[in-house]
Amino acid sequence: MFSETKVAPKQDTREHILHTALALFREKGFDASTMRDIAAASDMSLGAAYYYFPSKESIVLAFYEQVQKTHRIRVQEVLPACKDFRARLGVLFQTKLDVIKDDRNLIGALLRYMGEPGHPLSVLGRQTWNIREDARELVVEAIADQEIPEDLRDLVVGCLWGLQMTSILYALYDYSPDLARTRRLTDGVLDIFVQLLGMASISALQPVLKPIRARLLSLLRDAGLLPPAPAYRGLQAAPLLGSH
Amino acid sequence: MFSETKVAPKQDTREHILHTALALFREKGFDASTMRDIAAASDMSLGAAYYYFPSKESIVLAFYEQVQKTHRIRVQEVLPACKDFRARLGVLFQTKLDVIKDDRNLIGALLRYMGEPGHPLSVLGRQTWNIREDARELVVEAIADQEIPEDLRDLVVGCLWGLQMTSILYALYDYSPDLARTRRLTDGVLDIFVQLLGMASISALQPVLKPIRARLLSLLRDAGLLPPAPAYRGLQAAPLLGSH
DNA sequence: GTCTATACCGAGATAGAC
DNA sequence: GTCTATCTCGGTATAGAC
Repeated sequence: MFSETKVAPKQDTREHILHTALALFREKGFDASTMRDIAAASDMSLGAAYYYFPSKESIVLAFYEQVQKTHRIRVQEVLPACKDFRARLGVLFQTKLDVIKDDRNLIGALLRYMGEPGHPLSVLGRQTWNIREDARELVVEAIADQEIPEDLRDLVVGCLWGLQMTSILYALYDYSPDLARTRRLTDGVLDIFVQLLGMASISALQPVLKPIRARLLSLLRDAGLLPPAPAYRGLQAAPLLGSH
Repeated sequence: MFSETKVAPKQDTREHILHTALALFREKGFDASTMRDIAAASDMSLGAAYYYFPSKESIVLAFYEQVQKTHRIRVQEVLPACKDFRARLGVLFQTKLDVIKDDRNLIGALLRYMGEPGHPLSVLGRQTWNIREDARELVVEAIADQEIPEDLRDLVVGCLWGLQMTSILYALYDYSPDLARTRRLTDGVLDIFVQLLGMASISALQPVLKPIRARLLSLLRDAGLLPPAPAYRGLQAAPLLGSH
């Protein structure tokens, strides 16, 4: 670590501020750390900090991007050696918990604008679409090898994405050491999920299940919660959770 | 309405401020309405407003309580005349949307502290347990008459509660007139939910389904997401989403 | 383009007088 | 219970150094 070096290369200044700010947030909490604190700890003036980050929340957005990037890297390190479907899902979910476990107060701050669609920092808004999409894509990669009825794929991906969000939310309220409680819940839910997915593929049940799946699929697609059907891709407009 | 009466009885001062504040929030939005605005519109000083509400967010909490109370009253007006299970669920969900539809920016503000377990205004925290519990109880009442396998009841209640939260969250991002899009999605999801619930009760499937239900149930109970099993009620400690 | 220094504003929140 | 005065802090603005 050479964060304190006085000749920090200029293009790394942003990284430097981000790094310092995250350390500060971890140490004192998000609200307790002021922009002046952050600037001071970065050995810079307030104006300089604002030169790189237009607001305190935008630092959290940078953190969000970093979390997603880290998650992707870690998952891609481990997944290739892991062939079992259930195990791959486990990697996906548990690694995410590893990545966020020491910065849960920041995740909390990140959720602050979730209820405000127009806000640039809404985790469900247009401006964060890339990050969500990357997370979704990671799910796609994790289940790519698995045999899944084609009409179930998008549904499974969406479902897993939702479960992962829920797992993170649960983790925020979990004070057990190393998130043991969240990990237990996550493992159990994944076990059941895999089992149900297996049942959904039993051919004797198809006559009953297929129409239900079709209805659910078109319902969620119309709602903008799943990508449009392949035939329509690129045509359909205005998903609810906006793509760029 | 006599909000503007100059001799407002003192015990109603709080109500008066609340009423004025909600009108302001609706008119100008939550962030754009300052405590100074609220105080002025209530014909009081800033300090007086803070005497009744320790923070701006606490006004939103009062709003939250009011929403729940209103929802309960409206639902209880309509439910007795409504016998069909699916229709009862429809009333429960659609009425909620009616109640919140004009105050979605306030619901958004309410979600601000959802990611901060310790915060008194967290919608999932200890301090708001009463409101959540009332909402849960309303679900219990709505499905009380329906024949449901006993070991499925808590699961169904929890599931519906979660669906309702999701429906509200979806509504925040829905700009279609009168929340048409949210209502369509909600109706579709409820249709499928009822159908699946019917399937889960088919006796031929019980040998397979029963153990899965049992596992899911104990998993969610251990996680504190469902109330403890009847035998243990009053014993078990520390649910994740704290009861008072 | 990168950064310092500094003054200033708005708004949430508090203290203490009455 | 109510008011006025005041504090803090996020954010903006500006002027200028290099």
